[in-house]
Amino acid sequence: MSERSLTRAKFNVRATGVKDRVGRAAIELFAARGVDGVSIADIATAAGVAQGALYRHYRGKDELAAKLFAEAYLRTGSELATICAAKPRFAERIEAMIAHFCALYDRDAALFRFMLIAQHDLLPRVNDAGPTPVAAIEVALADGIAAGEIAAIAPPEGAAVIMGIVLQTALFHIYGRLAGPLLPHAPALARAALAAIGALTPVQQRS
Amino acid sequence: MSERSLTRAKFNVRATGVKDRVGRAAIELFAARGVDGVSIADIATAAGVAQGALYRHYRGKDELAAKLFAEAYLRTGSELATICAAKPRFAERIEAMIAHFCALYDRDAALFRFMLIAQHDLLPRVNDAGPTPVAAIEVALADGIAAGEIAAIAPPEGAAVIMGIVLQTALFHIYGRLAGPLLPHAPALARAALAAIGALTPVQQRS
Amino acid sequence: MSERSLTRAKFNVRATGVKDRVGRAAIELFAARGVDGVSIADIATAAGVAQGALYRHYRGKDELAAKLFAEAYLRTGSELATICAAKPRFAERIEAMIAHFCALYDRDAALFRFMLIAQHDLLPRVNDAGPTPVAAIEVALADGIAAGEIAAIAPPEGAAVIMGIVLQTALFHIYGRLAGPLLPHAPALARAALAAIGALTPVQQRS
Amino acid sequence: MSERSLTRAKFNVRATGVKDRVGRAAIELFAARGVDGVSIADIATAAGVAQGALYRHYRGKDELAAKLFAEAYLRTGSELATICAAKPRFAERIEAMIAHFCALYDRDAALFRFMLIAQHDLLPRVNDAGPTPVAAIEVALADGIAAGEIAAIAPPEGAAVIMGIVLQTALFHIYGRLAGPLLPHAPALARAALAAIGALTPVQQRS
DNA sequence: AATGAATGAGTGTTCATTCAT
DNA sequence: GATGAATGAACACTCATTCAT
Repeated sequence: MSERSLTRAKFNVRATGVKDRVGRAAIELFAARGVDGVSIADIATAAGVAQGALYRHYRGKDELAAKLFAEAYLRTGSELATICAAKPRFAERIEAMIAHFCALYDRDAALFRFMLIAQHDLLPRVNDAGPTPVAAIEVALADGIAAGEIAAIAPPEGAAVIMGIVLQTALFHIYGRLAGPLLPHAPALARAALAAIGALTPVQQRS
Repeated sequence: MSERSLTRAKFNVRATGVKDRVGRAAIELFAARGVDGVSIADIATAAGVAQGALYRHYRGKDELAAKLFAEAYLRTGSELATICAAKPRFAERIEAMIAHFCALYDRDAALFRFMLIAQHDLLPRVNDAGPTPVAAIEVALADGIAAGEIAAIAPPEGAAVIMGIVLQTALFHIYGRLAGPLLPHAPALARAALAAIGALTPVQQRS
Repeated sequence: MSERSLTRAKFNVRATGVKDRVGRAAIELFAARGVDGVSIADIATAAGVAQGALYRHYRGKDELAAKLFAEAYLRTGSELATICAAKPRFAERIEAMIAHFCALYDRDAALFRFMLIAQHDLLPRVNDAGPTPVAAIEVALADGIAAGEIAAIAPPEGAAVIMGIVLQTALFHIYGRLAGPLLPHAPALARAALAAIGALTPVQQRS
Repeated sequence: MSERSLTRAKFNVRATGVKDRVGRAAIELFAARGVDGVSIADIATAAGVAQGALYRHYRGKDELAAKLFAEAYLRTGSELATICAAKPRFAERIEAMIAHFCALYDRDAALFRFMLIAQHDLLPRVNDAGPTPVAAIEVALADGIAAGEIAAIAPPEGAAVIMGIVLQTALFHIYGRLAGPLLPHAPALARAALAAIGALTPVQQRS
């Protein structure tokens, strides 16, 4: 630890690394109390930064929340797409994606919770053409259908079922209905998801 | 006769049913913009009453939101419990409960959306011992296990899977990814839920 | 003095007559320190009112300043027009208008000063078609020209000369270069204005 | 060689003449939006320097505005005094001073506008003993009176009339009521001013 | 019981100024 | 000298709540 760092810690001199610290503090507070339940003052205090410093990095609270959400959401979507690309078969892809969701939750529950509770406000503002998690799952479904691995269900319905199984499980964990890490549940959730997909009604063929 | 009374008499402006009108207006506004995105002034205007009138019926905005949520949430739980009581077998119960969810969504999407987006704030304040939807599903699962109709899975995990399938589908409808009424999807969702339940890992028996 | 008024004065109960008190306090503060030099808190304190009360009567600080300015400016214009209508001849009209300006200044120097210093910001926002003081003077000039009482000068140039003589005199009074009431100077200023008008260059006739 | 120096060398970004560029940018912005409507960041950006650099040359925003105003105001006063010194007779002096005002306006309308709109705030802070424009005009009047060229009017009253005629004409030009350069109006304005001075009431003689 | 103006604490944001580099 | 991020005290404005009528 350098002398300067020591000094900084002790005497509260000017803050550095503001953007990261603000972003992290914001995610944790947003996750705990919702975007509207957190003030800029709260975030600045938690980040150890003056309120004004925040505005050099974000145009305002709205942009802060929107950027943090979009970043996490699209990063997750990209990771899922990468995972899909690494697996040739539908079942493996679903297993891997669900395991990824569970690992993500275990690694950073605050970020996960932030995404879950903020989606109602912030999802409409994410560029729909980007690599969203929903898109990754729908692509996997479409590929599986095309490859004849699964019946010709409607991708959005299938994606809803898969995401619902995973996200509601995470939500139950957040609400304290489930305990322990989520990753061990991943295989069972994947089996459940695949079984559920298999039970959906195929769409009418045009023949 | 005061001028105000004259005005009221002339235009026949009645302020009866205030509580209902306030509650309904609040649900619709909360569903559209979130609890924090709606002011008391907004609600009063939409309900056609003065701001002060609201406080005759609710202690404040928090209580308004909490009561509306608890009422809708517990009513739904009660309805699910009633439905379960009317069906002897597990599969029928799940089918009926899922159909009920879909019908509820079709009948009052605003109320459904309000419950979905407000749960993060308001669920912790609902009396856990009441007839919640989660409890109804967990009871159905426990009964099914006891009756030997399904494997001995952990009820919370099963409930998460069932609710996830239904609620995420509703959410996709809200986000515009799905169109048309939800009730026609109920049979497929029920099949998916039952298949998913069947694929979960049974817990270790105590023997 | 009623009992209620006494109570109000003593115990600082809820304020009434908010709009008038806010408007008056704002004019005096704006006159003394400029619109930007006065905060809403200053105005509310001076008016003996809570800050929030102001917003029930004005949309915001901008509208407060703009409305106060437009009201005073257009009222002055109306009064000048009325004065003109009451006098048949040009010289009398100018004398009466200048006397009116002086009397206005003597009666309410704060309002006058507010108009003088706020015009740079707020004049562009006044409806140009309204009864402005400039319009009243230009009409008097046009009438005088039409009646052959004065040479055919350009009305805006004539108006600038007349207003300049009066307003700069008022400004000197504000700055402390002149003392005592302004009204006694009115006859001399009117003679000066008429002489100045007579010395301006007539515009080219179209013939 | 630091990265910054390299950058500067590469793009030949020089920060010389900072004070002048800041002063000029400030005058133009102040003229357009008022002193309070312009931020240090605005000025720095317009001047092409960093915010901090400004504080090497001025103690702060207040001093910047005050110095720019005093400099322009007193320079104008000096020029008027010089002009007076070059003319032996009162009428010529007034003609020359008014022509000078008009030329100044035509040459640098932003500076003129800055002086007009900032005077309410900044004039009280100018050293009254300095060579102000008002002083120059009052000296000319006093000289004219002493030489018997004009009646014994009160110099402040006369100065108000002369300055009012010129400055209000300039103001009308700023507001768009007059067009084209001001200098061609100078002879007419001078005649108007002299005529107005001649019409004012002489003060009582002490005899 | 209902009204709606007044309250005042709290919000997001701006900006003159400071200071480590 | 110059830089530009950080500071922190304003600021205008919002809104849940109160209360005289």
